[in-house]
Amino acid sequence: MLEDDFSELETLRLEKINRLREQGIEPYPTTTFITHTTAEAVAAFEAVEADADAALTAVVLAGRLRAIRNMGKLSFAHIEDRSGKLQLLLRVNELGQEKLDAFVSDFDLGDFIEASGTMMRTKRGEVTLLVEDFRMLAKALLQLPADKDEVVNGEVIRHAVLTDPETRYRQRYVDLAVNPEVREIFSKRTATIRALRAFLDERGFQEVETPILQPIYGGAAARPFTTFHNELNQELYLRISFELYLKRLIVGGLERVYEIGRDFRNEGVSFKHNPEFTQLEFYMAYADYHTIMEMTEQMISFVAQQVLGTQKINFNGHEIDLTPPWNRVQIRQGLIDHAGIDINDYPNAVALSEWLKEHHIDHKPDAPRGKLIGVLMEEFLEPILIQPTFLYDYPRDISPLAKNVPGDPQTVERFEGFIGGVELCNAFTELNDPMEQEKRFTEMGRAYAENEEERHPMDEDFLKALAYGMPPTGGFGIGVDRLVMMLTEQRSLKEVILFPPLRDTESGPSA
RNA sequence: GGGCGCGUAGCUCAAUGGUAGAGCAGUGGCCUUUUAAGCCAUUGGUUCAGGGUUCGAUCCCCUGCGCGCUCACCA
Repeated sequence: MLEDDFSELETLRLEKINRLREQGIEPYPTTTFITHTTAEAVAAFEAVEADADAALTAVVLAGRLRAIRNMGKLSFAHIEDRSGKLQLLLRVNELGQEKLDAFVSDFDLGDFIEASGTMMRTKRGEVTLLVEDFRMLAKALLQLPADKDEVVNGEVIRHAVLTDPETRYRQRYVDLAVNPEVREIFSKRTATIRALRAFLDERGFQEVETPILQPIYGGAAARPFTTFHNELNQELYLRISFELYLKRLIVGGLERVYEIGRDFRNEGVSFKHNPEFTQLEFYMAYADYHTIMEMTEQMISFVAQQVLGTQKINFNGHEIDLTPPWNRVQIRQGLIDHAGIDINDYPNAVALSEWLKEHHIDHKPDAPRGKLIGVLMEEFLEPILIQPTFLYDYPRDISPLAKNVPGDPQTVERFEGFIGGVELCNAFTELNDPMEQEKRFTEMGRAYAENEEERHPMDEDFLKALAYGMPPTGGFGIGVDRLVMMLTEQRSLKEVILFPPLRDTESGPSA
């Protein structure tokens, strides 16, 4: 029972509700009569303010009470709605003593109020609603964390905000209610996804939806979440990527498709990893990875312009310029330049591992060649991945779905985009040779044979689809949460996910 | 999963081996132009939980729970 946990304060507010009901006032009415948002009311007033003959601006507003200053025969208050804050002035002159007393005694911070009256400007110059009547819209039982704004030289100083991360994540509704900058982050998140869609729609891409529950997971190397469908009597997996389904659609002739949705990976959590995350993948027939690289830098700079109005961001302590063209670094050349090693001289894992050992670089000695190259990249290329950079031409053995670089059997046409040292996206020229694809699946199966969970399961139907013929295709995937994290200059994915995963507690999932 | 750190009032934070305090919000009062309103008074605590040491633990020790940072993992 909600009531069991009530403190003195909540009990007091419950009594106010009962008192309202006794007076025949419904504390949770159904209908409102709003005519303007607070911002619209201010704009409407300012438009006619200079004109002395203009009629008074009469409005009905609604919002949450965020500040109350009672001063005997009058009260000031601030209400907040989606468009901003507005001051209310309640005076005995307009309301009468009884009505004003009702406001003082029954209304608390956090309550939703409807107020009608005319717009005016106070002696201090603030546009204000002179209230002629008001009504309870919804009574708050629990008190929001106290937060006050002080304006000093035009700068808003926040006092006593809610900062405890656990409370902010578990009770995001409170976080959102009291921290406008948090609302701003999620507004930018929405704008980001809107801009991504606009960019792709403009270029003739078709947005699609593919299964989240899959009998075979694929398209990435991650451990899946497993579930069970009772009626089908079958184990199913939550998808770890969209890739294999979207490429089936390319086979089907859709030519340009994309999907924005949730992927699920049963792995660790960090500032840049979350077990469920939003992914955008697109596939474009008759494109290769160079085309996709150009599209990527165009897309991200377009999104930044739409969302932020600029191409410059500050992420991870770095000033970053997203303006195309981005740096392009071929992995082999990058390692020659920065590590002094030509990986083509080390055609197998054993040789590479020897080199790493000689240079005292920590690694798993039995890792496949591609992973050891990954170790080299982390060790030597990290510093050049601050400004937007494409690393390209990846080892084949860690890229089972990408097409070979012509004439180089160890390397595939794949790139990853990095910003601020964090991997943002992954793309390649898609492997469309069904026989070669089957071989790759088999190789992956062997490479990970000792680790059943990491095995790349064979998707026979996907091979069948390729066998019907898939045009040359470029494919692309981006972690949307990471993109939002960069654009909003946050340090953790949790700050851009409305309800980040937290351990369950006794009092329930989010309390 | 490993390491480090944190957990005190609704929020933000103090303090102490002798059972806890401030600001904000809350409650009562004064106040007709305030905006962190002001002034006076005042309520509010299982100091995360359990155990140990001690005459006495919120503080020291152990265990658990939760959160943060970090390492590993996540091609």
